[in-house]
Amino acid sequence: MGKGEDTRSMILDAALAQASEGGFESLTIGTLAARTGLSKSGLFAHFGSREELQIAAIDAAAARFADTVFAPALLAERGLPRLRAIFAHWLRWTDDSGLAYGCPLHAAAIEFDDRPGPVRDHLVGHYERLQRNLERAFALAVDTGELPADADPGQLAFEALGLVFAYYHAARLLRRADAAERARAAFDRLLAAAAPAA
Amino acid sequence: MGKGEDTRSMILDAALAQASEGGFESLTIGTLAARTGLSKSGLFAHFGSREELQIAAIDAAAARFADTVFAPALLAERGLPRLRAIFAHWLRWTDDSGLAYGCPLHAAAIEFDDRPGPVRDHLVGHYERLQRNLERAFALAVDTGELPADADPGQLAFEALGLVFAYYHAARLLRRADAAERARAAFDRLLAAAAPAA
DNA sequence: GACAAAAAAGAACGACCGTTCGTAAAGTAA
DNA sequence: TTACTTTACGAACGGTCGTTCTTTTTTGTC
Repeated sequence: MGKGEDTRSMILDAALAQASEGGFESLTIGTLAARTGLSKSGLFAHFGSREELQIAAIDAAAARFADTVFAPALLAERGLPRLRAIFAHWLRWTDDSGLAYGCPLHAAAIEFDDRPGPVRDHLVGHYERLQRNLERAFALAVDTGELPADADPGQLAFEALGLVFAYYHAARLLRRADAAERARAAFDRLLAAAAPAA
Repeated sequence: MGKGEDTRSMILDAALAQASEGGFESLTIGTLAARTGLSKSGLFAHFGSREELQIAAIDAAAARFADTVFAPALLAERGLPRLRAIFAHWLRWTDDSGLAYGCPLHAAAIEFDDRPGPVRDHLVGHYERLQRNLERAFALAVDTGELPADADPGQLAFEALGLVFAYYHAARLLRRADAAERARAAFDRLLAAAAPAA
């Protein structure tokens, strides 16, 4: 029931592609209308305001991220295998989810980090959830004994996030072919340094 | 001679403040005219196009970054002391240079990473220079023997850059008070892990 | 103080922005 | 088919965008 739902998710697909390509600021009603073939007013009616469109786009991106990065990693055994799976999926998540360019959530995070409002709130919610999930994955590696009891999951999650950002930077802005390799090496080193003194 | 030069640099000061607060996309002629008290056309005449204004703003930000982060670090002895000085200045560079919000260059890097043109070229130039300078600082620590001969300056610079990005993220978006502490701890760990096996 | 050059202002342009409203088309259920 | 709701369109709005002109004001020099 309701073909409006279908149209809405079709619009959000286009919105993520647009945000990936041109940043969140490029997510305008007119651009998106042209991209979807809808009229401006027809598209507008699905959201009621640009802000609600932005919020819906962030929620859609966050859901797709969870499905692409974290969900499949649950198939790997808890501990280091799962951590490596998360990281590996993360580096390829935009490609795997059909986004040809950068991560929409990363773009939004920089554009809205000093702009209070519901858009920023949703974004913060996503990244806090992400941080918690990542910390939990590290904590499980402590449980399995693969990481020592005094390892700090919060600190490790902080550093792992930094590696992803460094990868985005090297891959997208600098176009360096060795970006993924550098990131993987760094993640391995991070895990090795956190492991018991053998 | 020429008060145009003074006005121009006054405009660029305002441009950096604006880009820090609202991102590079918020660097419009109208906003900047209101901020400086000039008329739109009067301001416009100093640059000839918005693109040239953006380029001038990036160059100004890059120059200020070099003066704030790298220049004073040359006073520290080469090797680890200088590396620590660079990193410490880096975490506070926007505050130290009078920018109340985020790093304009970081904002521009995300907004232009998939938008070819002269603006992106200038940005890439800055970040490649930054990468080289950082690598050189690590290489000097190899020369002094504080880091082993098989340490990889390129890899270390990659990871250090990631720590700064993680700091920006935690401090600006998540508003976490321990962001700087986390970054410093990670940098210490990075240097310690790279140091000779004692 | 006169005069040329530089700097700033003012008005207008076409384009796009988000948004509103009235209307037409498409879908759904009886 | 009828009646009703959902969905989409088209036109228009006030506003801002970058940019182009012309005119006025300010600056620096003899």
